Amino acid sequence: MNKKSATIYDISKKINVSVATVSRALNDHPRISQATKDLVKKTAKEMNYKQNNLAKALKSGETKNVGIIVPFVNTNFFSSVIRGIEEELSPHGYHVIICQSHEDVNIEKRHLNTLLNAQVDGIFMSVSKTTIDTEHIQSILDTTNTPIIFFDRKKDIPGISTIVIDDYRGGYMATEHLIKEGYKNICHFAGDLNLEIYQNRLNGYKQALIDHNFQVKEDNIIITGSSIEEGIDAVKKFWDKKSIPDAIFSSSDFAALGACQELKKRKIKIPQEVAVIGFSNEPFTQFMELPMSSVDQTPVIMGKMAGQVFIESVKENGSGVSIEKKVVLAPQLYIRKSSKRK
Amino acid sequence: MNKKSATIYDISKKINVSVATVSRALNDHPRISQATKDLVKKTAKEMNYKQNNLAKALKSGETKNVGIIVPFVNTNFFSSVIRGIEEELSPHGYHVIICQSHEDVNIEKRHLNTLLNAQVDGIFMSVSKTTIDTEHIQSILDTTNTPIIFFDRKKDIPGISTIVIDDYRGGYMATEHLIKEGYKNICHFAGDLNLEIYQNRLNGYKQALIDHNFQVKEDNIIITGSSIEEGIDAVKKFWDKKSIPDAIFSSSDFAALGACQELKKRKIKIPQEVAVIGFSNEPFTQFMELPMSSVDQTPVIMGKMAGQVFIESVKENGSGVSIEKKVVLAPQLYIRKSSKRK
DNA sequence: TTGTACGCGTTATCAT
DNA sequence: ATGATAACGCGTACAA
Repeated sequence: MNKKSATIYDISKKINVSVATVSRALNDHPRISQATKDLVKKTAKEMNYKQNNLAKALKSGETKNVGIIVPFVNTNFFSSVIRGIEEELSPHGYHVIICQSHEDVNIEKRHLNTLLNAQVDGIFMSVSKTTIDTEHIQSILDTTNTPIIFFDRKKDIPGISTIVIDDYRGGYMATEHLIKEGYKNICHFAGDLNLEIYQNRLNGYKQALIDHNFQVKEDNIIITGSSIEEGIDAVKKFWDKKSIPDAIFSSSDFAALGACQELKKRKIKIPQEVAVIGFSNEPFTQFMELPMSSVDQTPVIMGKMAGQVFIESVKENGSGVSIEKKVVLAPQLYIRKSSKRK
Repeated sequence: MNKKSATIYDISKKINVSVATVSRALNDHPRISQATKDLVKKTAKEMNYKQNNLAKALKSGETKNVGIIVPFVNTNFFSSVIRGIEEELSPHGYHVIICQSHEDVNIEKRHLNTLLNAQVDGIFMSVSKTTIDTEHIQSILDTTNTPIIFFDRKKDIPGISTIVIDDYRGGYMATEHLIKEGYKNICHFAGDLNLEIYQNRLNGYKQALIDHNFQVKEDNIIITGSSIEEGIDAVKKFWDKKSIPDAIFSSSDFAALGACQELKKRKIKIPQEVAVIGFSNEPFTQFMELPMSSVDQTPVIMGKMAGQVFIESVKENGSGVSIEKKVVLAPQLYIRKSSKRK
């Protein structure tokens, strides 16, 4: 049995028409008689013909593949965004290639290159924490026509469409909620400030304080990563310094979880003595010993929007210049027991 | 500015050598003088030449792409397996395409076809719950050379390598653990028995009972899905029928979670009155009000093993016939408070 | 309505 | 050591 699949040549020989006719019949070209179309399609099915997308791509320049670069795929946030992108693009015939940067800008660069070599039609990405310079991205814009779309973790580069949530607003909402619950001394676990998202959450936090006539105390802001351990450490630092807050707004659910664990260990009551609210609405937050408040980033919707923006940009590419789109989604505040004192 | 990248033709014209020479120089062919190699490589760099993988793939028949089909990507288990596969294959120059079947065999079929059209070098998959017939998979084996690798949710098809955990053993371990903790009337939330994994977990449960001189009571086995709601319903059914168990071994963490919620609502104490143990070791299990015991499937390792098996099968493809590999990983029992009475 | 012939960018097989 | 050219499979402009 020959496992090489049939080509249009094989079909053309079998029924004595030219390859051109076969090709056109298969693509429902208007100027082909219904009779030959039927015959071609029937024999194509019989011979188990499968179109070779490679050859087609080589000719057309479109691979119908897109790439996605994220730090890691097995997080709730990124895998959900990927789900959204896949579901939006799959009906349009696109395949989705995923790459992991491991938060390393050099790996990110390498993936960017290999994706371009693979001729993807577009690249979706959330930059790594170590991505400071953006020349490697800028140069792609300058030397190729491959559109790049940032989601969540963006950089300000003209010509690149972005899909983000309003992190500023998320930070503002969370903080304002704590204020309205009567908390007076709200601290903030800020994330890596190299990333805009964490800058924005911090700024939202600050502005909410200001708008409600609270002082912004720099001592109340601590930089943490997104791990349980760093949340534990942050609590230790605050409580050992005796600059004790009565509420924590963490830019990360995991750090917030660590905080809850350390507070419990110290017999500090949540939410009576200290409120905790996180960010991302990780699945575990609702199942915790004390369900934790959090800000949802609607990641699946973010992915779908990213997909839509890409599809639009591909369509309007008759005009030559593609228009830069900026989509900002609304964050959703989920209030649970960890921050309700009233 | 011309955004079309240079080809080997452009290079050959510029330095007056043939394309063949350029190609060979670029590929470090032994019979090309060092001088020309240097010249070619230098001008290639100058002209910002990028190899067109499409053309190469068309010629060689290898795309260096693999496909993965899973029900959904945004679950901890599947995204972790994907992570493992990506990390294993990326160093070998492969790109990973992800597809979601949404538990629908028809969508699964469609993806299988589009992946083949895209000429992927291999397909990793976990079959959907609605995959009963396997002709569509068998026919790929018969008509193509594209290797298929099952992980976790497999079907018995000769010639297909599989990577699974020992679900039987997982079920056995969980049940035996409950017995040793002194529970006497252990019920089981079985999953969709169309899938082998759930069959095996059930069988492991049964055998553990038998080996410890317990009766296997069919009334103690209930089929549930993998959702919180179905776990709640299952508890309702058991407790309303007055056939009250003192332990639950659930084949799903989410159903187990639902059970915990419903038991709490009914003021039934875990683990004193009823023990609960789940399956999958979802992240949330350790952060629950009462940390829940569970069986870990080591998904990242599963993905890495799947990647390795693929790489091996590609390498040994000089022999023509590829050998079917069956990898069985050991499940890991995580004992937490929800099942410790002693 | 259908056929001929070329090009997409590479690699490989002959030659030389 | 290098060059000319065929092939990979497809779509399409140009002919007929």
